[in-house]
Amino acid sequence: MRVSKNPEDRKTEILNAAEMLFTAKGYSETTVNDILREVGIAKGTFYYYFQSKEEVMDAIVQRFIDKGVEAAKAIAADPSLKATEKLFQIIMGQRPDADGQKEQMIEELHQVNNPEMHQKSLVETILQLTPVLTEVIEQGIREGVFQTPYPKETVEFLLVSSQFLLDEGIFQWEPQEQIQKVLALTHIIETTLGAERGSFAYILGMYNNEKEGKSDE
Amino acid sequence: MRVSKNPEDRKTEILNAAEMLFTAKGYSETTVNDILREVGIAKGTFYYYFQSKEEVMDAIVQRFIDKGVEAAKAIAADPSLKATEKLFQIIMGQRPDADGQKEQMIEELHQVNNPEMHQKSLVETILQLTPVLTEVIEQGIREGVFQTPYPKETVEFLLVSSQFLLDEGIFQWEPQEQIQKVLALTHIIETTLGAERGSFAYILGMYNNEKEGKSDE
DNA sequence: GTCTATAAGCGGATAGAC
DNA sequence: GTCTATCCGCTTATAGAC
Repeated sequence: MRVSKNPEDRKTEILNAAEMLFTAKGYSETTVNDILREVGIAKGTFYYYFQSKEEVMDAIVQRFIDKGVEAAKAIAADPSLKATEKLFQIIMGQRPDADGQKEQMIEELHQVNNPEMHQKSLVETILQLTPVLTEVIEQGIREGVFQTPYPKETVEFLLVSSQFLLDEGIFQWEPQEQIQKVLALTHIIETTLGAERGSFAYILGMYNNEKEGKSDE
Repeated sequence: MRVSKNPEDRKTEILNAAEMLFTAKGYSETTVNDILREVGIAKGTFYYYFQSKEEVMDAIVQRFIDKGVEAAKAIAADPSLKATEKLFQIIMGQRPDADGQKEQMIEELHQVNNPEMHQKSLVETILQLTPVLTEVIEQGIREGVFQTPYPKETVEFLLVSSQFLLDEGIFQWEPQEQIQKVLALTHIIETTLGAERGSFAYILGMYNNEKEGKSDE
């Protein structure tokens, strides 16, 4: 039986099935045949829509990143937040009151055992987040709380180091080391941006409380 | 005809052949059969020594990193160099008077089209370089030229950002952007380490001269 | 323990018929 | 657009020689 569908729908169908399988079993453990079975199509159809299994992964990553960048843009556009708060929230990937569903997806995708997908996702995120954050820094410079001759490059350096160094899939730090690194990063953010010492200290307190479980329950 | 060899020699033989082929044709374009033909062994022998083609890749990367770390240790141990010089040379991967053969190997390995190998190599390098550089920083602190409450973490931060951000295989920057990033990194090194502004300026001059071709020829 | 030879399985990718 | 058939490369298995 041959069923023709709207190309976009078919593509989305494949992506959804693949995403489910990739997150459940991992990328390399998922075969193209698995995807075919799940969607109910033949191999030729799959390769009509995607050039390779990897291209499917790329599309999923892209879909996923778009959501994260949107969240960051929302934070950046929030007029009630100070530049320091925006910065810290975006860099730490903290979205205090965003809907919780996305967070789960991030968790899952991070744990997918696939260095390649992982790296691509980090790189794309950094590239897309850079202009957003640079704008925040320049806002901070105008407000007089930040000061640096290299706003864009500093953002890139901070993003790269926080995304890669604090990523649990790339480096495996002990919980204690992780805390130490967040402390250090806070200090480094302050110094590289020429912010007043302690600008991020109170935000850091919030971050730690969330991570270590609430003490007031 | 059967030839028995010292296991270590055999292993090295396979690694050498594989490294040559990987750098010549790329990892995925090199088949296990290619390696067998080159070394002159049977398939069973290959899989007797290595569990997979990827394991061969890992071993090559490891061999390669060990050399780089040795070079860094040599720089760190050189009593004629100041802490600032040691730091900059190691972070920029500059070995001014080391034998030039290694540099070529770096180029080649960087171009092998394999993100996973690449990432592993960077992570390993960072992990092994951290203690070496941390010692240099602490030397600098004792000498009074550096000042930071987080020497180790700052080293990690600088290594991660320089290794990943300046890596041509991960981000593809225009030459001009690349230069801008090196300038910014220099500034960031100075501020994060609490060094005097301009401490690295003269070293930076050396770096640029080398990269852009000599003007006095 | 080291090595050869061969065959077969599996998964990604392609060609070409419908 | 969709399918079936097929290829190619990594990997495993087997059986046996030195």
